[in-house]
Amino acid sequence: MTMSNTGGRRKPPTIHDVAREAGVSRGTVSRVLNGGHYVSPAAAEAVNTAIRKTGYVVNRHARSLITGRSDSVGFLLTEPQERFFEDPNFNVLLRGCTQALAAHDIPLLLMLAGTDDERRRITRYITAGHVDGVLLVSSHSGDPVAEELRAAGVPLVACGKPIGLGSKVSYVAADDRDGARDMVRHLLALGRRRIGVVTGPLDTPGGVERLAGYREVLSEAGMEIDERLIVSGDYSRASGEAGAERLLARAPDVDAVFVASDLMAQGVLTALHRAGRRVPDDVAVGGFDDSPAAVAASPELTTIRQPWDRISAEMVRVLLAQIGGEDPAAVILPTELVKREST
Amino acid sequence: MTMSNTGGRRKPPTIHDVAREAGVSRGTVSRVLNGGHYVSPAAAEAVNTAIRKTGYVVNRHARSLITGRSDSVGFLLTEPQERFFEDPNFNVLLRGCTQALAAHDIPLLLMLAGTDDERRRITRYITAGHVDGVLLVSSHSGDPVAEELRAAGVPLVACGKPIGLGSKVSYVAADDRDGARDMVRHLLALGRRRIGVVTGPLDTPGGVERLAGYREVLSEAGMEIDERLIVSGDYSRASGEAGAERLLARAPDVDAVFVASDLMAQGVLTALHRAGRRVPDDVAVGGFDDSPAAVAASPELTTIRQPWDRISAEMVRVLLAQIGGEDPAAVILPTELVKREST
DNA sequence: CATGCTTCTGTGAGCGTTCACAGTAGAGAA
DNA sequence: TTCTCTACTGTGAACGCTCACAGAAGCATG
Repeated sequence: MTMSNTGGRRKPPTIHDVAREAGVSRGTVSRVLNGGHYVSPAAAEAVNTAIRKTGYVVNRHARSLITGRSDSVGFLLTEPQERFFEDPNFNVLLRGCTQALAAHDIPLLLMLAGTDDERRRITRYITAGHVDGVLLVSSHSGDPVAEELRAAGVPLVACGKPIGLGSKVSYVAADDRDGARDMVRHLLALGRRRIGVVTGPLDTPGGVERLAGYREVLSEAGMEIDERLIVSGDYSRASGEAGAERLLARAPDVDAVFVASDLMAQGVLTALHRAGRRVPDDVAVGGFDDSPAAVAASPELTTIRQPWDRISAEMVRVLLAQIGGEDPAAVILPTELVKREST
Repeated sequence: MTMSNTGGRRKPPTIHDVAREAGVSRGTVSRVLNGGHYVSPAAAEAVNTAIRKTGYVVNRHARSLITGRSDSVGFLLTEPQERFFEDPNFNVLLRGCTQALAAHDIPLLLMLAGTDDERRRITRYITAGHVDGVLLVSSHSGDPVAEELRAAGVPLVACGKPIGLGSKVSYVAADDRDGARDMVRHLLALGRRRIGVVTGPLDTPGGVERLAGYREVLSEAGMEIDERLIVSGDYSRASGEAGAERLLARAPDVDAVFVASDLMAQGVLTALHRAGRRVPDDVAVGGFDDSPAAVAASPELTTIRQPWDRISAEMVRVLLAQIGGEDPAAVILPTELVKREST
């Protein structure tokens, strides 16, 4: 009966088959496929029914060969991969980008640049024009891949403000500084006056900005900044724990801690618990990221949510615009304070 | 100075440029590119230096146009996406597949079939031959996308035993039954005799197999199976909690619980704690998956680790073999018992 | 009636590669 | 020498599409 369903794949219909079926020329079919300008309604109709009837799908390879576009974009992760792949926000980002691109019928190629070998291969792949643009996840300062892509003129949109790439590269980021400001203001509003901070790594824009927000709000409140209340971490849980211990040793009267990531905040909670401080009664704790760690913690963490769904949508929007010839752009999106038990 | 670095992308060199540079014909360059058979060492050498000198990278579109292959594969997720995207094992799988493919210079296209619209688009994209094969993640029984792809003769490898797809589709899975057997044997070895089980959904192979392993071991030990000790869940944390409560009500003398997922096991721990049972003193608890939930739990969960890194590698291996013309194959990989505090 | 303009349509060329085929050169055998 | 065989090389055609161009048809304007 249905021989078509058994065994190998059949040769798909070409634009030629559609043209014959519709009684028009290749050119007309092509025009219908690409926007339908300069096509009579009758011809367009005939072509569309022929497309449905034959089950025609454009051969992207043939199209790309002549247009020079690939109609696909790469999602490049040059971050040490373990860290980001375990971050649920990364999942949201990846999923969001894939879906936003799918709406434009653009496939997403996942590229992981872990080893130097992979880095080389991917760079060559991209610069050879096999993708039209790249969505970049990399907080690596002075990332050689990113630099090379930028130099080659590949449309590029980074997630988060990239370091050392000049102003020529687009990026989409959450407003770290403003998020930090919100949190510190929140702690002040609760009546806390000895507010400590466990920063992120200060060689990343995120780390710097979040600390800057902390300083700004305290200054604006007319408070003098006590450098003993500032300790730095590296976003890891362990560094949060160590940071809190240093903080307690240096300033035992601390009554609130703004922690630059939820994971570190978990460590801070552990250290505070061990030191016999009650949260939030003795010390209020604010995190950053609104990761699952925030709700898994006890008490559940008050934190700053980054709009990851909007970030992915904006990254795709900016990238497509740039592929379309527009200039690089920076987009900063607002964060949101999520109040829970820890403050 | 370096005009090449400013502005747009330059036109990349073609096989023609390489041929001219090397003083040979297109055909010879092509032969070097594809295995180098029937090429004199001198010519091969000349071509290779010309490739390096010109920075030539093959134009995959042109190649695909004539070979009919795309030299790319799709990673298709038809699962309700939230669930899998939050599963860290999914990350390991996705990363593993990407890297295994990268070793063969094959890009991975991420495809998420959430809505019906996406489903249609993706099906058409794949059956049109835009990917050579598909890595499928779907526990959805009777998945229409998978069925359509199978019918169209698209090489397909599923992660986990697929339901209702006949025997014609390859899959790679962990040995659920054997994993369950290991865990129950472990509980028996600890001297437990009233071993309950919270199963996974029994319309999935995983759920069925894990329960089967439980039954087998108890039967082999000459014990009679008490159906009151068997309650079913749906892998969610909440269902674990509810399951444990039912178990305690029906068989208060239970001294161990084998739970078919770590997430459910967390729920079980919560319920046991609330009921005043100590773990593992009063009741030993064994999970399944070795997800981060296992170490996040207190006490840390004894669990069954699925070899996700090997699963991804095998999926890619089987898919490439199938693309190469081999018959579909099923691969079952062994699991590993990870002992922690809960038993 | 010619002229121009707009809207529409068909045609040939070409994108960069692989593949089949025809050919060349050199070695060894008759 | 001549033939055959092997190892290698070059060439034209094709893959399926888009693009530029030429031309046709319709309509208003001079």
